[in-house]
Amino acid sequence: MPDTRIVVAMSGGVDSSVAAALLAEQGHDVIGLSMQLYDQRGTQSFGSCCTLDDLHDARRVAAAIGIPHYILNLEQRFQDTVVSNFVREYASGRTPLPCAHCNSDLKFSTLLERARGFGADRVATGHYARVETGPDGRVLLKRSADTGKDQSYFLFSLTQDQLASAVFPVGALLKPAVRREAQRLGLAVADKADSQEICFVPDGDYASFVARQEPAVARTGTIVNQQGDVLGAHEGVHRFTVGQRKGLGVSASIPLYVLKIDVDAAAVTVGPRAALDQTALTASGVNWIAVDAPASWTPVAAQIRHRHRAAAGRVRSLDQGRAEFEFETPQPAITPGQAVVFYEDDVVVGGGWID
RNA sequence: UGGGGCGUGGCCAAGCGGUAAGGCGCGGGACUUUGGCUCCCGUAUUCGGAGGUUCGAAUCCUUCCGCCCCAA
Repeated sequence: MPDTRIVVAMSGGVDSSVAAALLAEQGHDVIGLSMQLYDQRGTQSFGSCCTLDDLHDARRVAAAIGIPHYILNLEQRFQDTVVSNFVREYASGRTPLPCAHCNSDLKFSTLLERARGFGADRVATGHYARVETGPDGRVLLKRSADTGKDQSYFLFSLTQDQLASAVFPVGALLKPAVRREAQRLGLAVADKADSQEICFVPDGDYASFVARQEPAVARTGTIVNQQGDVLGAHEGVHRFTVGQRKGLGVSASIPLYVLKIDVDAAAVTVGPRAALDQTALTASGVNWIAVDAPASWTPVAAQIRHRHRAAAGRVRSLDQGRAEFEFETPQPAITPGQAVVFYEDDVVVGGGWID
């Protein structure tokens, strides 16, 4: 794909900067695009992506490597897709995974549309993942070479069309090598800290953010044990997620974990750690990448959260884009709203949203 | 105002003459492109109050206050 026109989503961080620089160095016709995702007024830099400072960093890098750079105002789109989903999920007693929605709903859909407007049909990002064309012509999504930084989990919902246009220049590199490349290329962001936490919640107080967006969630309720005894009170189900230990506000002789969230009753059930273990799950909105939806039980490993080590089990598809999965060994805190991604070795078989 | 038991940090709770375990909660940090988990550090100069015994008391004695149980 030499001389291909490629749009690079530049966040202002090291990874996407190196991605852009490497593609430019390889002789591609590279165009840098950065997304302005939320109102910048009153927002200070907090070391996450997409702040005003990050946009400036992206612009500086683009200038340094000699590529054009444009900033797209995607505030409304971001609000309508990622943020609204984030709030809705918490209000439903589920735990959102905004990064996955951002990838499929923004970077590889909206951004791809805009890219085509620039005459480019490929979109590159700084994700740690790899794409590869399989023997049957399918585009496969694979884990990155750096297993510790792998982000394929966040990319499970990309369609074949989106994967076909995706380019992940740093996916074959280890993080230290990416930093070295940044040094070699003289990029000003070489030593910039990795981004972390939810990018649109500057102070990390996502509960307050949700409450501002959807005041109705701040409805008080009870914290109960498995027998239904009331142990305490809480100020909204959006403050909890399955598996959570800290912040329950109740004391006991043993650590207590959130087992279940009942929105209608505004009740949060807590119990001992062992009660978190579950063997089966179902998922919705399943996207099959490496195979057609398997009607019969198929052995795969499943990852149920970022940095969870995929565990062995079997999966089969159900109707209406759903699937069910059974682990060989019970796993702790299978959380509604998080993604379950199926792997066969380092190849993403498919994935969906945990019910 | 007859008998018995108990009062240790926000909560639970060890200790029973030698100078305040631990857990929960809470605070901070590490880890991490979600939340959570996990890990590390911190968190009572003081043991219901006041006296006393002792080189030395949360631990023994006296007394006061508070709570609980049994009994009428």
